[in-house]
Amino acid sequence: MVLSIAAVKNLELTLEDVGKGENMISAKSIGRLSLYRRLLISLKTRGEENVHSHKLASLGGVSPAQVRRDIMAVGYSGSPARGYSIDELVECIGRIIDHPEGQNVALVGVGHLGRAVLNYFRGRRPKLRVRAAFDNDINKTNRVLHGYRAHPVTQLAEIIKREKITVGIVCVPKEAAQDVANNLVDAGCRGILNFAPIPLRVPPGVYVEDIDITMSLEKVAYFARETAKEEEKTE
Amino acid sequence: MVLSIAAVKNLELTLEDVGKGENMISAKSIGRLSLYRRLLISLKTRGEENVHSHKLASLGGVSPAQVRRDIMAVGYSGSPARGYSIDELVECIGRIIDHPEGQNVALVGVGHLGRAVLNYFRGRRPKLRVRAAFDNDINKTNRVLHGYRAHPVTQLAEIIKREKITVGIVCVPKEAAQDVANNLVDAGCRGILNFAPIPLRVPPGVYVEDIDITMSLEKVAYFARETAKEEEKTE
DNA sequence: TAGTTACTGTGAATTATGTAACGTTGTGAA
DNA sequence: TTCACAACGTTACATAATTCACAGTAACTA
Repeated sequence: MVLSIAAVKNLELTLEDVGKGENMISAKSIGRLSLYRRLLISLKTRGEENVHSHKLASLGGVSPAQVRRDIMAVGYSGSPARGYSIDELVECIGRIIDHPEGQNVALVGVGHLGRAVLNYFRGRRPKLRVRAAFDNDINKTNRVLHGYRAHPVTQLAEIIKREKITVGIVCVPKEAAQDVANNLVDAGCRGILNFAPIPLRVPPGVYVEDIDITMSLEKVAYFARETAKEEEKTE
Repeated sequence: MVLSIAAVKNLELTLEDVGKGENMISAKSIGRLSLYRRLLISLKTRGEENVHSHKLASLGGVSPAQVRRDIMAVGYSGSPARGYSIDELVECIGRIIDHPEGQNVALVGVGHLGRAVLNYFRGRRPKLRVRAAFDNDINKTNRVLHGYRAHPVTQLAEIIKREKITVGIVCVPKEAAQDVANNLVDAGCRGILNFAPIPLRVPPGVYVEDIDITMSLEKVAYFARETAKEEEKTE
């Protein structure tokens, strides 16, 4: 009897865990954790050892309660007196958002945007290694750009498979974006960061994050006006 | 009697409208409306005249219900039989997210990223005019880049005021970002699109949209792994 | 003209997300 | 040693966002 109850309980737990995907952390939390880590590293270089939730919150532009909740999600606990140990927290966040052996990344489209992105990752983020860059412009390929050699896109599938690349960055014009995405997915990519201003169609199991600059600027323009209006009213 | 009821009704409406900021549309909706408009224009060039919510939804990667809701927010109504008139819908969306006289935009930091952003806006979006570009690198200033002349940042305040610029794009390294933001706000900008990987501190009434490439890539890497895990389980 | 169909518009239900509140805990001071 | 305090961890609550579901409607058919 007791055993059977225990069995049922176990089953329930298992179902919950598997069905809902472990204790899956939301995309928003993952984004904030990435932000916290950067802030923490920056604090560390300034000689800080510990940090409180409200300090991290103010640096990150979020509420202290949210910081505590996000940190709860990674399973780390601070001390009420000293707050969080920066080293330990960075370590814990890394254990969640980094792959232990690191992940390999490919970038397609070495125009201005592609080069800017390559610059962003020079040296930083040791767990995310840009292993290949591609372009279809003969003038840009087989040259070394920003420390990375650019290959012709015809070699994309081959190199992605050989280098075990699982993440792709799409910096090509919108006309070419869907084709590139298809090739990336076929070759084995499971995540795509898309800068092209069209939504990509990908099979289930592939995660796409869109960075839509036009959309963002229109949003800014809209709220630049709207919040200005609000201000006027309250004056 | 009848008059007084009417008066009360009017008062209520006014209170509701002013107090909650018109019928303020959420940032997410504004973003999607901007997306819809682009999709609609693209459909139009392919000769389409009308479109249904499910078509727009599938192109935009959202649900049909959400499309209808967003469109409801702009106050446009389609026909059950023909769907939405593309021309009319584009017109209505524009009436919400565009300023009638257009808005002027400044871009600070003419590195690879800045040039990529300038390219994005070559010719498009007639209501968002890039009127000035700035850089602190002597080699880049007083030259014409991508059709825009780059000024030294020392002239930022003066030009922003003269050109009545209300939106700024920050494409400078993170060390300089907060300074640039301060200058933009002081000179009159009410909205900032920030590519620097740190949160900007701005006074209330200024809207900031962050585009954090590092964060986005870490998110993609995380979910590339997690969704892959999920797939394995269900196999 | 009546019936059928497929879509819209929208209130209600549901789900995500963020905030507030509060008991708990470790530290330093008296 | 005990008290007061400040910040954490967690739960309960509130708000925002999304989906559901269905009434209403315009066209098309016969």
